[in-house]
Amino acid sequence: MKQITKHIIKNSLKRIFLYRACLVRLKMMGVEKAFSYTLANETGVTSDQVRKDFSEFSIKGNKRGGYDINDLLEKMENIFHRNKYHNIVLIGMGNMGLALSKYSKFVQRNMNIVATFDIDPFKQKLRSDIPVYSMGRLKEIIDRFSVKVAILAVPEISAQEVADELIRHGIKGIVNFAPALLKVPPDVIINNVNLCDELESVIYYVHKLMKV
Amino acid sequence: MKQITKHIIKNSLKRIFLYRACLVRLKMMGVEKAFSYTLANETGVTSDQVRKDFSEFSIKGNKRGGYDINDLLEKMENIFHRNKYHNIVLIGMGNMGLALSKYSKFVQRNMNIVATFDIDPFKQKLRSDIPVYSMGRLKEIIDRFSVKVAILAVPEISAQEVADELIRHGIKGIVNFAPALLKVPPDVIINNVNLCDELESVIYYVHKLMKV
DNA sequence: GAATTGATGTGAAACAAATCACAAAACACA
DNA sequence: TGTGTTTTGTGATTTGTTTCACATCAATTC
Repeated sequence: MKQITKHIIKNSLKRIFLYRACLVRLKMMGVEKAFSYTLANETGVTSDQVRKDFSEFSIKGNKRGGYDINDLLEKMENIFHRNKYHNIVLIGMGNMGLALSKYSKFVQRNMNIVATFDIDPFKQKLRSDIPVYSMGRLKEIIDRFSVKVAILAVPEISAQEVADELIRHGIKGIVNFAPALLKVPPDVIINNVNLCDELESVIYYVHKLMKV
Repeated sequence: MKQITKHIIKNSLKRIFLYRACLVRLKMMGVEKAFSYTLANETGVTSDQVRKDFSEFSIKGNKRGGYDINDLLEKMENIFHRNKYHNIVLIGMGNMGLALSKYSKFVQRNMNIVATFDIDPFKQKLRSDIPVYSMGRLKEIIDRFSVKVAILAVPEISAQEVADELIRHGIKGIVNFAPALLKVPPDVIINNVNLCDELESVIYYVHKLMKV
């Protein structure tokens, strides 16, 4: 039933996001067409890989003509549901939560943090442009804004408890910043972001590279 | 020479970090021995995988006796250089940089942000317990504290420029929070953390799961 | 102290991901 | 219209990762 589901995000999906960012840049520069090797050069992969990745997501270009950037971006917006707004809740207004609540890139990509939550009543007024509610109002807000995805930035100790509550109220995906492995039903997507591990990984590879 | 090097952190390394976190928890609970399936259950993988991962990093246990937790943690500390202190610099004291500078888990793991930097002179006093310097003092600090790893939390537009400067002063590893692909020499480790992509990935998988 | 049990460690097998190689399509131009 | 060129899209191959299967060892029991 409840289990540790490490829904590892596929590398091909991450690469697709890179391609898109690159296409957006090219478009801003007035470019209209891109080839697989254009994207490959810009993102540090091979052109084969670009095409294979597109193939995986059924994205098609024009033989010889490459890819029409506008067309491609539109297809991607559909595939990644970017044409709709996505309402997000953020739980935990500590340092990290506060920073995330102010992170403007989310809004630029149609992902709106509609409300934040914290158990500390002091933080409930003070900290942000986005309303900060007590946990008691979680269900009400999730229902009102049809929220399906949450950002979890609470301390490790309460992460599981809060995740359970979120899932009980209908949340189906969580980006988890707490260094805890959440036990969740198999139909809930978890994406763990562990900042210590990210930093420590770099330290490890730096040492390794310096030794050789 | 300079190129986009996406040093993707290996999944096996990430799992090793999970095992270690799990071992630390077990130790705190007074447990002294662990088996491959203990770690497997706690981290949501198979016991085969635990053993294979250990094998990759030449970590050995005792046949039949499983793993002595103290012994195992000590071995890991050596492998991951946790017995030493690691001095880190953080560039960019915006929302995210500020939050990272206050993130106490880094210190708990012997990773010390010795100084932070920002171009904005206003931020140079105000924001943190850790000193905030102007970019001009970067080289001095890097040299004084033998810093090899940096956290980059500057806006996308200046990410490449700052990265170049860091590398010029001897930085060998960067955790990059800017949504930009950095072009660096092949002996520099880059770990990109893209918060938008992390969130968007979850949205994608949630939609996919709800459709099926 | 031999037999049994329970765990590790690692080659072999199965699976997944990336690269290669080339047929098919579209355009250019004679 | 036909020939040459360029680029896509995708089977085939290679490479990498995970799972399987079992030999090996250490502890326990008879």
